[in-house]
Amino acid sequence: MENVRELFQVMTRRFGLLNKNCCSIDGVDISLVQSHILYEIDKREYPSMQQVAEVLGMDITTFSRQIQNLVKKGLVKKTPLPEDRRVYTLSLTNEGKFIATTIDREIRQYLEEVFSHMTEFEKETVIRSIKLLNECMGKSSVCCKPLF
Amino acid sequence: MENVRELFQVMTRRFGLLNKNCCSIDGVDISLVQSHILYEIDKREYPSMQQVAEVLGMDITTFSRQIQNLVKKGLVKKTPLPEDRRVYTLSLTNEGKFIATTIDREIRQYLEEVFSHMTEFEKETVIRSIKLLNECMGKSSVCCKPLF
DNA sequence: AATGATTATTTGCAAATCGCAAATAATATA
DNA sequence: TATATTATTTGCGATTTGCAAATAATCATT
Repeated sequence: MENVRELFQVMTRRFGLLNKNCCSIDGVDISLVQSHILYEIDKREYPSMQQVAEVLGMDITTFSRQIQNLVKKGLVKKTPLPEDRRVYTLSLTNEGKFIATTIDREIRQYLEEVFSHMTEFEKETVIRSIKLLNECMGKSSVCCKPLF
Repeated sequence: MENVRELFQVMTRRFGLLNKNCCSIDGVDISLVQSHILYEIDKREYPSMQQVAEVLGMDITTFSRQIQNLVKKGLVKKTPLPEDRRVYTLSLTNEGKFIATTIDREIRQYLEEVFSHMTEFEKETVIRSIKLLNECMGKSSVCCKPLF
């Protein structure tokens, strides 16, 4: 049987490097964590600080400061929630959306290229496998549950 | 069709969190990068600094300092290579091996638990899928090749 | 063998990141 | 109204990062 952990380690490290390399867009440089933050904000509808920080497994204080940086860069907007003014709601500015979209396109292109080395059947099998894996990871009681 | 990038993002983030949570063993705390370094040294036969740094996509100077920390902690040994004394050869001490092994066991246990939510057939399909994916990522010309 | 070019690793340094503890500000509860 | 709880921010010190430059060993050329 395969060394499963090794397979995971290589795969996730490769994907991590890809993300890292995709962080320089049009003269705007953002860090890897900032890229993840933009991604999560883009994906959700006006999430709160806590929500995003938790999904990313980041300490809320570190997250708070990263958001401050992204606001300074003009990529993220913070809006107080009217019905509970303790919470701030996050959204992307147009520039932030542009950056997030560009990163997304690059990563998808890479994945397409990777899949181009497979048959259509293999590709579908792989994608279904990852989906199943995510579902089962979500069911696991051991670790890292919040994420989705 | 599924949002493939999203699937990858969730999966790799979960696995990343798992690694992060596995870094405290028996009173010895190591950081996530340090855990990756131990893993790679353990996997190889007396690799050089450069080799490991490159595989991990780390700046060599950052890597050098991390190795110094691990040596101070008594987890890693640096030996100059007799035939070329510029290069240092890395290996784990007994304590380092113990830490690496313990981390490995924990991660494997988690993965086993995840797979326990699948049929044997699904499990094998998923593992074969990840293997295929790694092979195709290795073939890709776009990004992140060195890794393996 | 002497010189300069190349290679592996380390240090100086300044910036970025991190996370705990404490502060602030708003809401919920009694 | 007083108190507890919750979301976010700030103080602070420790750690991590990566570029440029230093060091140290080997290689290439003469």
